[in-house]
Amino acid sequence: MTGRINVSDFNLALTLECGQAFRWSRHGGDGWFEGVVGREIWRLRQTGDVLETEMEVPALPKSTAVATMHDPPDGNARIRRYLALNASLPHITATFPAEDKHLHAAVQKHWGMRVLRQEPWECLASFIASSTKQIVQIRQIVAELSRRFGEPLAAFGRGAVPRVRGRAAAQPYHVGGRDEPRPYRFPSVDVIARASHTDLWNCKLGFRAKNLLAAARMIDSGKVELHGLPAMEYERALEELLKLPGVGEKIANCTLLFSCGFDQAFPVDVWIERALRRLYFPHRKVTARQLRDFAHSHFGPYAGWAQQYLFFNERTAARGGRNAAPQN
DNA sequence: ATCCAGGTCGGTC
DNA sequence: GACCGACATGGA
Repeated sequence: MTGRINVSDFNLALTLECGQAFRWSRHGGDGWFEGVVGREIWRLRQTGDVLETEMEVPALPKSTAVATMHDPPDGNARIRRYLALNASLPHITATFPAEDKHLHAAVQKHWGMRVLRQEPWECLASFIASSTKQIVQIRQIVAELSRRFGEPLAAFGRGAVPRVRGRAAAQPYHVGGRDEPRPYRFPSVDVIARASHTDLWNCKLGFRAKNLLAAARMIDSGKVELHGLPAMEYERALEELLKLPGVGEKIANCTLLFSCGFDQAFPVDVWIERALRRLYFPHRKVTARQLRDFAHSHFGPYAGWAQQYLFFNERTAARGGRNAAPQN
């Protein structure tokens, strides 16, 4: 399934590589990105204001009649929703405080970056795995979890030569090797809930393994209901996520922002804390709590978007490179 | 080698 | 409340 989407005020590479999702990679070298969303493999390429799309959608077995309840929206609609293309970036940035030149500089510098709408469980699990890990390691953990526990996606069957746009791929995957990387679905809640602590540990989770396992069990047993979160009030949804072991305010807010549509959620990690202290409280002593209160009152209803611009800005600045993309 | 990473938790004072 | 160390692992 292929398609084209007209886009504006959008930068695909920035959006996929600014640190909010961990399963996208450049594919080939001709501008294509490939990722797994749900049980589908998506390939995306932006040329100016046109977004080219390719989706590999596995056919559902006839026996599973679950999907007949309602037809899923068409492919491009799912992509638009995932990439938040229906939101107006000029409208969003216009809600930022006009006098905040630090923020507006970051917005201008990284114009087109959008906050994704990911699947809640994958997002939550990824950020449970993220604590005191570099982004490159989070990607490794998520890949390993998917490889060990996730359903293999059929498009690149065992032994099949993967193809890139109709021709044989040079080496996007290590075909033939025993550990041939190929797309796997991110493992579902019940699979993780039934996994052994040791098997999770072996995915390089370290001390995070017990948290992921316990969180999956709580969700699987219905003690926490992820699908209900988007319909809740923000404070209530936050409270719900904080019930999960290993989930504090930072991880909870990442989940609410990146997967539940709470544009005001403002995750405070070491990078954003550095940025806030440097830009808004130079040479002043402020607690982490004060920083959080400031963020929620200062940035407005799209504070989470502001956070993502400041976060990425801080990371790229730290690399000392003008356009240097973060490598970790 | 040493420091630090998209943190959280349970102890202290 | 604020502060602190433990918790594992590996990249830079």
